[in-house]
Amino acid sequence: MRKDPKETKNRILDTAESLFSDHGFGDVSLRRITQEAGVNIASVNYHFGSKDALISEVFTRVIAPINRERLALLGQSEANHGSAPVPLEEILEALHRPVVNQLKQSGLNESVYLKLAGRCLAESGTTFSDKLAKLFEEMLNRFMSATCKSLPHLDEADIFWRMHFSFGALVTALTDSERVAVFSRGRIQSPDPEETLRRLIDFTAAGLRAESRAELHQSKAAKIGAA
Amino acid sequence: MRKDPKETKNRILDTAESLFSDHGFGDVSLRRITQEAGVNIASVNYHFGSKDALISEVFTRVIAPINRERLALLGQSEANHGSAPVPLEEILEALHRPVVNQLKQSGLNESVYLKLAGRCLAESGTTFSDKLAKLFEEMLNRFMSATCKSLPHLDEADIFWRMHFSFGALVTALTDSERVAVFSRGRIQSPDPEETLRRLIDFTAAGLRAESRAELHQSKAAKIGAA
DNA sequence: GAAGAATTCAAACAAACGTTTAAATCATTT
DNA sequence: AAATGATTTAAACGTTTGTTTGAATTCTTC
Repeated sequence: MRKDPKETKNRILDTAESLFSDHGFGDVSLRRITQEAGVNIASVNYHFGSKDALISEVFTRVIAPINRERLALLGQSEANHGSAPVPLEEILEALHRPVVNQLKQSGLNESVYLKLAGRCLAESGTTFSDKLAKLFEEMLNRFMSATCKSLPHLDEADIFWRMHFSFGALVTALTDSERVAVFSRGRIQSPDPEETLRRLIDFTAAGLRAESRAELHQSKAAKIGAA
Repeated sequence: MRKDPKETKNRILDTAESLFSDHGFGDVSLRRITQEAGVNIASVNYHFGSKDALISEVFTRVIAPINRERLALLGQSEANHGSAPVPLEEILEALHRPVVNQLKQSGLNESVYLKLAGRCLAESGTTFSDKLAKLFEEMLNRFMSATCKSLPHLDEADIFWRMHFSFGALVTALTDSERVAVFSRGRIQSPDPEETLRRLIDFTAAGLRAESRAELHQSKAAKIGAA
């Protein structure tokens, strides 16, 4: 019944991506994937070797292009600005936009891709696979340096934390897109990725730019007392 | 071998909480829980009825007190300010601090509790159990209204989105506390919950207060100064 | 201390899991 | 058309899963 070479392999990948997107990596069985894809269960181990290898392949196919484009965009921005710091919004654009761009390139359903990417990014800390870990490490180092240069009045610790929160906001925006409907009591249904991106950049830029706690002495933040 | 009544039930709960905290709800088997707790496997179904009921109980015991205290703190702040809007930082304190407060009350290991709470909050959208859904709905409505009142120059859509991002930053700060170590290349190891809370409030407050995109067109570099 | 309820226990249950096997089928090359 | 290698297939593998059973044990009450 085979028509196209690699047809089976791609059907497995597509179905797996769709199911992983909705239920996570651990809670989807090979039997469900293969049944939904209309292929024999043994073909997973034939084409991928194991379930873990399939997950790893899905994971890599999603993450690698995102992180590659992140580095490319940041490098481009840095080149454009010579030795001057890259404006913060441009750094965040380089950090967040690749998710939307790779969505378009993936050909996948919008909600499927975004939730899948969110899950992958969320578990990127725990499930790094050699080269992916390298990609993440290089990406984080580069973005951290660029941000430090762009916000020289903040100490490194401030920036570490705020990039952490920014990353979290991105992941949540991707994985829990339904929650914005809950928050808005149904007034916002299926958000446009471009709007999400714009709002995310605005939010994280403001958060990163916040005055450090030392400068803030307007209200009763007098927890220090010594200085 | 029974000493104290409810001893077995509590040991199951404690061990389950600890394991769920590290591996999520789906990836921990009853056999592992009962073995680690030193009790017979049948006691789970005897005391709780099923694995799902056990998960539900853990879930409720973590979330319910947090949301209850959130509502209490916000109500207290609203009472203190009469008909005037509650300052944003106070709203965010009411939203975020209960996690830290309930950590202290839980008696659990710090990292265990925070990661567990993060997992529960993250899955709160999907796994709501009747009364928990009510608690969430009331909580979200109240915080949304208070924030709208406190930031009257923003439209509701802005606030929906920014509260969404703030919630995501909280969840990530709880679940991926190791990532801040990655971000900082090991310079920050095990963050103090109070420091995390303070930084989270500062970050989300700035993000919520950000100028709306319409205003950003005119004033772009007018953010410095502060002396 | 005996009676009765509550709890623990070892053992087994059916179902689902990832994986493997060997024969059958397909596509391609000779 | 025969042969070869690649792929698909049905069936079974051994584990592990959540759950149930009925007898043994412990605790409470009289």
